[in-house]
Amino acid sequence: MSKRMNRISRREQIAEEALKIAAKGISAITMDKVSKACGIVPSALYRHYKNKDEILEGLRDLVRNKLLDNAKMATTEENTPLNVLKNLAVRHANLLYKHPGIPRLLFSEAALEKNSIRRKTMLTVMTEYRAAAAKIAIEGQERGEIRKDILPEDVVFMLLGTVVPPSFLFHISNGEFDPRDQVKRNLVLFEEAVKFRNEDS
Amino acid sequence: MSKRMNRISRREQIAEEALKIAAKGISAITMDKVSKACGIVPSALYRHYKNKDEILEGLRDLVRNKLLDNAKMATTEENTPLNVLKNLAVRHANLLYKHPGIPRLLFSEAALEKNSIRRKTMLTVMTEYRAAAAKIAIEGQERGEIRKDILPEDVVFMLLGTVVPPSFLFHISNGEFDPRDQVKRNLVLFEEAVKFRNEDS
DNA sequence: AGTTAAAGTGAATTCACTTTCACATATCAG
DNA sequence: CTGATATGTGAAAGTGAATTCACTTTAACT
Repeated sequence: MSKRMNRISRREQIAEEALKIAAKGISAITMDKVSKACGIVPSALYRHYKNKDEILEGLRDLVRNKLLDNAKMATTEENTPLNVLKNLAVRHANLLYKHPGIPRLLFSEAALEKNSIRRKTMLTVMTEYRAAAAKIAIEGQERGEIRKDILPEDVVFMLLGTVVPPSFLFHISNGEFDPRDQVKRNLVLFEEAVKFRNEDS
Repeated sequence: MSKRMNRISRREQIAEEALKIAAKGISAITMDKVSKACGIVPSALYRHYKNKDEILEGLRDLVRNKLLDNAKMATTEENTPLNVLKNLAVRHANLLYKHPGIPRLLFSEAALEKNSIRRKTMLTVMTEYRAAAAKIAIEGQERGEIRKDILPEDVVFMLLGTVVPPSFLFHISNGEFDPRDQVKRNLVLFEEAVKFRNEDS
């Protein structure tokens, strides 16, 4: 173990370890636990972040990047808008499955309440995400793949509706309920509901 | 102010105040704040609950009762299964809107992680809730009101899908986004998706 | 009026964290 | 090699919150 970690920067490592710990609740993220996970001593964290608040900000940035990376992967991987949307949902579910800390962070008081700056940033992330998905929905409508008599935002909400409740159950069941199958089944209904049919205007 | 509160018991009052405070995050629930909200001193809380953990249990019971009351109201208020389900969703959204502390509690580490007993109770509440809704869905299928080619559980997940994402956005927007209209619009799509049509088997 | 139990008070204690600081060591540049 | 900079260490101080306890007040009942 070299003291200069360069595979990924220690700064990044700290955020990653914090995300892992977040699976057990945001309040489980203590300087002690994070430092131990990184193999250093608590006070050493202050060489990389000004204070705990900034670590939580790093965590939030990490999550945002994971969400955005996900969206990019989905768009490059599929060719039709409807498939992109479905792929996005599946990826989203997998992400939440892999990182149970994410919903904890989203709902966490610690990350949201203290100052409104951070709360707004979080909201911005979600808003951007929804806007990006809406854009894909619009494209689907233009291509005649998706019904034109629904608002694109409603399509997005319905898409989220396929992912969020199973993921939610996954969380409160503490991993016993596997959300991924349910999401796939929900997506069948989603596709059926938003796909363009001749009867529609 | 009489010292013997008898409108509702002090015990109940404590849980209610805790629920209000939970809107600002579960970790905002401190003995100090709860006691002040009740007009008493922190140590006085120990006359009614053994410790803070038990207050959180009281909070959980309060939420469970509110959820179950809700379900009962929905069933008595409507006559057809599909309408019961839609009513349930609307009520659910209103409940989450009125008590922002509820989702906080559901996702909270404090209430979930410490001992598995409480976590399991929470899960039980949700499971019962889903089972009750599934029963209604089955009845709808038997009456020919709801498609028979979908699993009742999938109908329930879709119903939850109409409620949860808008409520989620309501939370992270800290009240700026009003979820109730969106839920109603989602329910239109929900009805369309699960309603029995002649084409179905 | 007096006894009793329930409910409330304020101070003291404890505990788990966060944060600071003086000192040590590793890595890199010239 | 040498100094400079980044990183790590351990102890100590500071902080907020839960909990305990001895004491007081209130309400209820006889």
